[in-house]
Amino acid sequence: MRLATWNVNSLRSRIERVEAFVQRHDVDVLALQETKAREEQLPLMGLQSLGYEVASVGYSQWNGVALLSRVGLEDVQVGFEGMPGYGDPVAPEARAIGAVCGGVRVWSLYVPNGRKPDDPHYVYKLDWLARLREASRSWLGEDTALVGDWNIAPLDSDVFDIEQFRRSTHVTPPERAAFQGFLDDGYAEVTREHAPGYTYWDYYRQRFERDRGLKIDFVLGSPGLAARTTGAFIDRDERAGTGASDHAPVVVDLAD
DNA sequence: ATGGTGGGTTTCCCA
Repeated sequence: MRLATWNVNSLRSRIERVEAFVQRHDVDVLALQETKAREEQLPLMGLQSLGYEVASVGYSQWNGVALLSRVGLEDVQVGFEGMPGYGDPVAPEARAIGAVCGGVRVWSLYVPNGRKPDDPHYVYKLDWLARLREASRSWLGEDTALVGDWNIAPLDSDVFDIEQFRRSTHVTPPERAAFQGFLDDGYAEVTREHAPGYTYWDYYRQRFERDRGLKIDFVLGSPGLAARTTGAFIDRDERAGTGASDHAPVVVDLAD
């Protein structure tokens, strides 16, 4: 089974790229983040005609998540136990959607950005991660994949210039501790060893052309899922050219 | 410290 995760930065503006991507790489399950659309806005007939079932949730113009699967899409859940997934009742947010696809429970996650370390959204980010961690402990016994845009760079080498991030989110000790917590519980990040390099590059200052990016998109697998991982890669080609998302897709192969 | 680009319900907000 081939599983991929991609922060598409608007599914409507990227639909042709998404359709080409799943065909080019023969993807079975694709987790999308920052779909930036409500379900009824999405033009997904093309994907459905390619054999994919679709589940999506989105409310605002800056988030939303989706799952595409051609190996079954069962027991769809929005949010996770203990955390509805709608963080702010004033500005509803959709940051987690999960389903059982081909026997694997896949969660497409869009971890809050946090904005600034002294911003309330930063506190919300840590709280959200703590609630996800609490819920995710009960999924360790199944083949579970927590995939998406974690908005955390676990290592200094995951940032093109760590000095520039001294006072920024994504690299603070509490965020890194939150990420490490999942590993302490028994999850394993399964892409890094196969797929070095960044997954996100800012649009401006030619960051991609100069390879000045961040590694913030990850696939965390339960022990059962991690044991099935045979390889992974980052599709940097998808970040190139006009009309690209600012994130590249991350692809993982799992043994049957 | 600032600004750069690209998405969205676009003359502002978000990443």
